[in-house]
Amino acid sequence: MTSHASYRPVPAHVDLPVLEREILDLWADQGTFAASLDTPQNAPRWTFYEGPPTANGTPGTHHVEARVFKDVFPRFKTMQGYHVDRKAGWDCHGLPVEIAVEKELGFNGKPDIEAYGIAEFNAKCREAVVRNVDLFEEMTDRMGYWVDMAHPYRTMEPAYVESVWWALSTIFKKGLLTEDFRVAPYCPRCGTTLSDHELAQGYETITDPSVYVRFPLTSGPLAGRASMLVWTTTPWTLVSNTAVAVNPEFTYVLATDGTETLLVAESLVGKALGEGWTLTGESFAGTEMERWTYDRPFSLIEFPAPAHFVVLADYVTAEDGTGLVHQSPAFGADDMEVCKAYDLPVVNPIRPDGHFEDDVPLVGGQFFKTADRVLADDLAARGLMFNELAYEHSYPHCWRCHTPLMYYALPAWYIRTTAVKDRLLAENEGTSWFPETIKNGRYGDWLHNNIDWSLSRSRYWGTPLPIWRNDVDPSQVVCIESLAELSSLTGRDLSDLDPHRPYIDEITFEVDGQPGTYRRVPDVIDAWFDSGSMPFAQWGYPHAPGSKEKFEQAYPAQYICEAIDQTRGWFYSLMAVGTLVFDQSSYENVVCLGHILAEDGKKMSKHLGNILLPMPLMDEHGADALRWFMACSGSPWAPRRIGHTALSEIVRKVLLTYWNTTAFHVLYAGANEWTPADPAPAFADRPAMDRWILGEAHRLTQQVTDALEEFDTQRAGSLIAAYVDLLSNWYVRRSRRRFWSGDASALATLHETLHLVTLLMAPLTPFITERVWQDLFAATSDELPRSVHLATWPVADASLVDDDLDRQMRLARRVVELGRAARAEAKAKTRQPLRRAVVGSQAYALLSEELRAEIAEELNVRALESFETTGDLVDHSAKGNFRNLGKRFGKQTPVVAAAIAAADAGRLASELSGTGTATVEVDGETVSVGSDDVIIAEHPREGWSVVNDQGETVALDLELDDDLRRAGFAREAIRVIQEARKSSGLDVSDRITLTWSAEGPMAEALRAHTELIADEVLATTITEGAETATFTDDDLGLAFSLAKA
RNA sequence: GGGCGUAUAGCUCAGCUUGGUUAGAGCGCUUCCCUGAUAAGGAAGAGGUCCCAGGUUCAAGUCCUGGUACGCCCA
Repeated sequence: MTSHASYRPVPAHVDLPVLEREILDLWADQGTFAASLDTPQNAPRWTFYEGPPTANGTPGTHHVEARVFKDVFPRFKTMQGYHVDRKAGWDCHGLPVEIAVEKELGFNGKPDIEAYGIAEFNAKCREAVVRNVDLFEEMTDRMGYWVDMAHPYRTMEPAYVESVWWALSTIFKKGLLTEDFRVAPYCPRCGTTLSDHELAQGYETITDPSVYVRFPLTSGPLAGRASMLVWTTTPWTLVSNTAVAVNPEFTYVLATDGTETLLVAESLVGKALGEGWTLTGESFAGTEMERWTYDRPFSLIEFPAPAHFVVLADYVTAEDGTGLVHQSPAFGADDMEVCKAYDLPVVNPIRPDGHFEDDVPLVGGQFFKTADRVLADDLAARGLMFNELAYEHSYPHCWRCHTPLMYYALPAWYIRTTAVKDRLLAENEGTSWFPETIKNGRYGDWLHNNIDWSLSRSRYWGTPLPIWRNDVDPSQVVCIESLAELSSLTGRDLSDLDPHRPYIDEITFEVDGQPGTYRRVPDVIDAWFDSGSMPFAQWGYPHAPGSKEKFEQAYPAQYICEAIDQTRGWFYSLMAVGTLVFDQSSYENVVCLGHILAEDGKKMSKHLGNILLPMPLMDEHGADALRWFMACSGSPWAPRRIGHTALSEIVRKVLLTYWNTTAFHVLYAGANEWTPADPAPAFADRPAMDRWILGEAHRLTQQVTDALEEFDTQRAGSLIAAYVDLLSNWYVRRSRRRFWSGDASALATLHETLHLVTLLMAPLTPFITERVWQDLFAATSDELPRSVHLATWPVADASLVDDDLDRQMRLARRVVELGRAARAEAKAKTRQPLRRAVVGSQAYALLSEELRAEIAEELNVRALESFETTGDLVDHSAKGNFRNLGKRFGKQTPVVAAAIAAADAGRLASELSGTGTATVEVDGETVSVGSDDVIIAEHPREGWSVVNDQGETVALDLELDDDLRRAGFAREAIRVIQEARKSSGLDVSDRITLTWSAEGPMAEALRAHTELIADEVLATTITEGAETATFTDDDLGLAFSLAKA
């Protein structure tokens, strides 16, 4: 049953933030979000994965960006009838959390943590995570991001951890989880290695001492009479110098300054030595130098085996330095490889905390970076320093604590992602990236350069590596996949064990028939593996009851979205884990956003004081405005600046224009007691204006749908904004009189139009559209859903889209634009009616009678005519249409165009309008041209106000007679009376009585047009001769008073 | 050092895929107009070496090559 209820009142003025709070309450009361998930059993699924924010620190405006996109498309797809699960998630583990807690407790490194107690420390980490989640939830709710925060996945939950274990054990069984001793970037403060993608985030430009050091040769042909010149930017590694590498392909030469002789690579002589050096003429191939011995620069530590000779290595380059490269295998991946090949010892005088062992002379106990200075000074004092320069370069730092990293040899667990590199590339090939360039650019490059995933972390707050090792036979290793498996191995029920350190560390077991006890490898894993596991771990797959079904119907995801910094973060870990475990990437479409910058174009930072926090922004401008900005202002793929100006413009231009159109509609529907249930004329029977605006609404529906299917919110937004502008400032403006009179066609048309627009805007601006839905649609129909977000996405009716009518309407608007310009040019006020406006004959012919009337009324002229009927008033001009001519004439184009311009335009015009073709002379030849090749403009000759532009011309007849003048006065009078009505606080439908007094032409005008005026100002009586005028207009010589009738 | 992106009005940005006549919008500024919904709307004006240099083409903001600046990423 359809009710005949009328609209709820819609105030013209609205406080959007207040409106939004009310809508939030409405959604909470009605359980709207839950209802949107209550789809039919057979509803197709559209899967979205929430990339978990690190629940560390407070949410910033940049968090709103991705969360807008994570909301818009699920809402859109839900309206299209899909079931879209949206499970919130929180990334709980990892170094960021540990660092924050350390800071809070005033700690400075791992010893402090161990003294405090791992159990207590991890409890603090858990607390910190829970605390920060609250702030994110508040922001998420306020911005209208519908995601299930009541049942989030949290990477620290036991079920989640067990899922991650299962994935790791799957990878282990494939032989892809292995331990290796490798040189890896290592943070001495945090006491852990960093993965490649963490490393990527911490490069900083710093200045290091760059030293050129003499290494005196002690064997070979140059023994005792020359030194090798060796360059390094890490003097601290010279303490453990083990060898010097030369490139076997290079030639090395001797150079002298008269006092000493140095050996360097031929191509680097000038760069390394500078002025004043001459070659002795002796040279050596790199291969000849193998195993020459030398005096090492420092004799501070013992070497357990012979060392300190020249080795050969292909990786030595001639770009920097001297072509002779110092080797210290504990501190360089290349060094390690080369030295291993020569069976050289790996000597490491530095403790895991980054300090030299206490018993090392000179630098004992010093931090490795600090030691640079002492060591350089010592080299200089002993005459070994050839040159020292400040060297500015980009050096990796810990991305959290900014400590310079060491490359450090440590045992570590790796996932051999290089073994599945081809699969990753193939999966990426099948993935749609938005923008497309990321796929084979930034991300594709990254995959091509894939290296093994350094997984283990010597830390505390993370998913424990589920590997137990036999303490008697370390080659015996077990990787468990669940607490259940651990229970069966230990023979104890461990199902309630907190699978975190230190509790898990205490679990040991023995295996029958094997000596020794299995103890857990103490590492935790990279938190990126946690987040990359969310497609299955969010359901506790495969252990939790029901998780298999949930997982299988939601893998892979159709859609994920994060900012561009996640290319090497979550986008990678998600694809890598999916491919490693299931041999299939976990997402099909990925939207990759640019970063949000402050209004000054810089990153927001406390330091610069340019931070805009999301909650205050939404309290001031509203969440809809912020959402619109994120989705529709500028390109989401590019970095964008956000500021108050941009947001208030969105409010004024888009949101309030839409709002006011609905308020207008409700006002006159109410005034005329119209309801949507009233019978509406058939579409074909409606005026052109109505058929046009409704047809364009259907065109908009198609275009917005297409744009959103391509994840192009910017295009959707600009289409909607343009339509809303046309609706308000052309359709409603031109149709006002019909609304005043309660015209059923106009009211039905605007109702239907607003219905479409409201649906189309709903995913982008869910609050204001919900308010409108409640007041205009839910209130008037029992058949419609109780929320716009439960409504069905509209399907465009192509049969209502009329291209020809749209072309006419564009032309009409164009003519009006030129007509207004002509009025301004002539200083002829719009209120003064004119006899006629004249347009080009072509334009006139294209316009229907209805549209000519619209134009005449809008321009306040009595008639619209064509130059054809104004006879010899008109001159013509002609010019070539290059776009067409170019296709036909190629190189001859400019000549033909010149010939057209030079021809008699009047003749061309008549030939073209007669036969459709005309001829011009080009280089003595006659060339035939058609209407499309020539642009003809018409110009009136005298006494007219004329504007012509781009081939269109509008002229106004400025001659006035008494009748026109009186009509002008009458309209002036109407205008001031309307203003008086408004300032008296009258309602638009209130009737009035009017008394007036005036003299001369104004009095004549009022007498002549009494009926018109009464009609316009809703006067029941008009009396001449006001004794006590409440309103006077001296310019018009008019005094009047009015009273509510 | 390498990769990617960006560069158009005082500001924020479209346009570049598919070359075409006088390069657009909004904000801001000046003047005027319109208003029976509007916090709105309209017209005109001022404001542009479309980053630079070559090239292709009848024709380049648009395509190609090289460079500069800035940003992000990598080493």
